[in-house]
Amino acid sequence: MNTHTEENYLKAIFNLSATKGEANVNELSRQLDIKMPTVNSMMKKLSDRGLIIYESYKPVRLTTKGQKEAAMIIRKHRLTEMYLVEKMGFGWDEVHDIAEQIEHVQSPEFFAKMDELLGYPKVDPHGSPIPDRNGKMEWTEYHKLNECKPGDTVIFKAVTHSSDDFLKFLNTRELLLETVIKVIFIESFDGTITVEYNKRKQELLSNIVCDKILVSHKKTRSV
Amino acid sequence: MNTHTEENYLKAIFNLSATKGEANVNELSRQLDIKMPTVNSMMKKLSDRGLIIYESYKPVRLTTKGQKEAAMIIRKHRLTEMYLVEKMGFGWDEVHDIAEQIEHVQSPEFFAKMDELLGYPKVDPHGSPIPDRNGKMEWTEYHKLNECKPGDTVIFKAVTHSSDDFLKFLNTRELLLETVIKVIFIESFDGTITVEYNKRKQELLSNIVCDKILVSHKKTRSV
DNA sequence: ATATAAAGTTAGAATCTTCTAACAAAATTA
DNA sequence: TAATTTTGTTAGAAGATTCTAACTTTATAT
Repeated sequence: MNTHTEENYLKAIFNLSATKGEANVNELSRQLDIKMPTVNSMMKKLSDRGLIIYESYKPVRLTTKGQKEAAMIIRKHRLTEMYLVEKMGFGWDEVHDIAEQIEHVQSPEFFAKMDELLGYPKVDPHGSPIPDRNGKMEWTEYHKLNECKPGDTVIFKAVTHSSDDFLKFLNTRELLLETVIKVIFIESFDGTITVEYNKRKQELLSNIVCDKILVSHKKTRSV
Repeated sequence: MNTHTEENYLKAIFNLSATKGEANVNELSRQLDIKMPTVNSMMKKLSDRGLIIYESYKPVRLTTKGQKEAAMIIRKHRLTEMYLVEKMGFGWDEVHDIAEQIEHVQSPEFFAKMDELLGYPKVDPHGSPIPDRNGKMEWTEYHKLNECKPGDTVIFKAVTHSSDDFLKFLNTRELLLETVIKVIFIESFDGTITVEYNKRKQELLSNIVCDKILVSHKKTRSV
């Protein structure tokens, strides 16, 4: 259906729309590491193909069709990541590049089998939701760690960026999904946050790091 | 290193060399479903890149470098097929097309992991040998079924072609790898062979089918 | 051995994806 | 608001892979 290349553009538009609210040519160019004029002409092509709405000098939006096709690629990517971690024993910081390639495999049976073997997971190893076969996905209401207040006790649920370096950083700090984190103090001038988790008291996390960490507020169990 | 496309050409040359002894432009064109002039120019490119020896009007041969790179692609293909059958529950007639796509994934770790999880297999689900990490592979001396003599008792070890249709045909006849087959009679004018296996007496197999079936002679156990 | 068929080659063009250079619009800052 | 920076666009070209049409060489058959 779509080429490898078109799929990468769709995915990038989808991800940018989800994280920044909109996708413009400049951001796409940076994310895909492709020069702006190239992105520009691809926007025209995708627009002709009915996958995006594109008017000059305006941000790009996915059509319903584009939205659905993008979601299917994301689905294949996240299912693959989950499979690599759960069934093959890779670390959460090792799977992105491999999934980036396998996501383009054309074989509904292959991904259906993964889904089945994994028991129809709802999230990938980074806590991101896996769209269902219809392209629907639910971001349970998570908050960024840098939006919490001192005294909050929260659970680490997902990351919004999954670069190798960032995930390796979290590994070294023993910050895994489901870790219970208590916010101790927030430095007002630079947003550095002091947290406590596991046996670590007084761990410092920069605002940049906390901006990429999604947490849920701990359920206060009513007795 | 090599593009997707180049890998497909290399693999086809490798396979043709193995089955027909040599690879010429016309055969490559048919196998790859790409017109002859296109194949022709790719031969020049691969020759420039030092992967094949190519002189006008002569069959193409892989250089040592080309041989090794082709073997690595075959290795990835066959490891993938084995993984799909052994670890994901696909049938041997379902895995070719998926493996054809996954074989191009660039990630030594991914295939090393498959290899490990499979226990370092020597053959794929069709009985074809899997080249090792150095590109070496051993075809244990098998014979084609249509070269056997009446009275021979042999073991079904591999197929030389693994099209969906052919494998499904074998499935319907209950012809699985390791089946013990006794050659009863060979019709001289068309080479149709009457065989006996499992509970089937008098099963007829055309010469075309028998040409694609590889067998080993049954070990006569000395008491 | 000549004629025909099969296989191989050359030339030229098309499509896809990418680029650089130059220009234009929009946003930001002074 | 005017100047500057950032963002976006147009035009033109290049590399990769593919094609068709026309021609040549090698193999096969009469």
